[in-house]
Amino acid sequence: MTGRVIMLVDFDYFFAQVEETRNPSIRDKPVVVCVYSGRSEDSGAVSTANYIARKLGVKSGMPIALAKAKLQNVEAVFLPVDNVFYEEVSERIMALLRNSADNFEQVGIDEAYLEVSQKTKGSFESVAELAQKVKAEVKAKHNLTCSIGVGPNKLVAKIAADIQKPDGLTIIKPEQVTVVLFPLPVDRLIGVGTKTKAKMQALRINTIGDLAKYDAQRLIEVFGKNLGLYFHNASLGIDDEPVRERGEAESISRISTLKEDTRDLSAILEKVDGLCEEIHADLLRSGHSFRTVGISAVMKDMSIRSRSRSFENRSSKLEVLKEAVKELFEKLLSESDLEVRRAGVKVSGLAKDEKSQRQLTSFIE
DNA sequence: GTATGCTTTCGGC
DNA sequence: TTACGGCCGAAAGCATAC
Repeated sequence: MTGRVIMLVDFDYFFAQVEETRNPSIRDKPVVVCVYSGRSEDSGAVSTANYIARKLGVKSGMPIALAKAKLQNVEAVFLPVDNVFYEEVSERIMALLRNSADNFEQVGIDEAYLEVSQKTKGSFESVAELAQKVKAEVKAKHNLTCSIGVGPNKLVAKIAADIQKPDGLTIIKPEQVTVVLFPLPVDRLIGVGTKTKAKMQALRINTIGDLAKYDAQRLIEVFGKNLGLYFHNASLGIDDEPVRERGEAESISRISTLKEDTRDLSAILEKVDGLCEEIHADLLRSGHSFRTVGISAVMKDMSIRSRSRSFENRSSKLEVLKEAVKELFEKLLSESDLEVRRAGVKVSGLAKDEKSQRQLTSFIE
């Protein structure tokens, strides 16, 4: 029994690259793909930018006006996001990638894990060739570059893919795993966020190597059995998570920027009722009901608040959703005295409702 | 002491 | 000088159960 061979394929600066492919004449300029909020000419944020723009200081999440300031001396291209189109392109590329894998797992719109243990007969010697073939195919059929990381599991493949991009290929053989991982900062591991990083720093754990040589029993005492064990294994590049197709999303949410900052409940509801209707339409389409309703608000000072409630009995009714959303915004307003800038709605705890459950069951039978 | 489940916040893309 | 989206899952924090 040989080990697994896993690739992580990550499309480079995806939205902006798709725009370059759609209109090659912009390729040699900074390209900035933006979400315009509609509040004023340039209000909104940068979704992603090509590497020419990045080199000039443009970053994801940055205000559009700031990106324009950084590019004021060059001929740059600013485009609105076209999610429907990116979704279509993504679906076609994912279908192509699926063909090159024994097992396949899409992660978000621009990433996928390909288990290629059988295709490569478990050999890291032949995987470079296969990875090059995947890159060439994506390039030939979709005129898009991607970066690929290869390792003996998902954890290592993910870290590998980040090492060289864009248009990169990084292969970490099983015997190289610890040498490559140990010098990296601990927060490169999934599961280590700001708080955990700080907690680890207090224990003098800064790199993955520090984590690996830390006593496993002590880790369990500090972080609990589950997390402690996970951190210990992850530091050694050990990960048994299978590569498998993901189910449907666990939550559906919509958020929108208000015309102006306000604390007026009816003005907020006017906007969020529409969001509820969109979410409800999605639920009908997918045949899901929800158990939890949540709202979120970005306040005048850009701080974020959220409230949520779960129901004993699940529902897929629009009125239930709207009523809960109203109640939650009342609560949020009563607990803060800032004006609201953006307002959002989320449903989670999703499950197929009975009707489509029966249809699904009879379909399987 | 650890697991579990819920709510809220964080962070990547 | 300032400037500020939308969506998702992960992380964190807390209460309660075991």
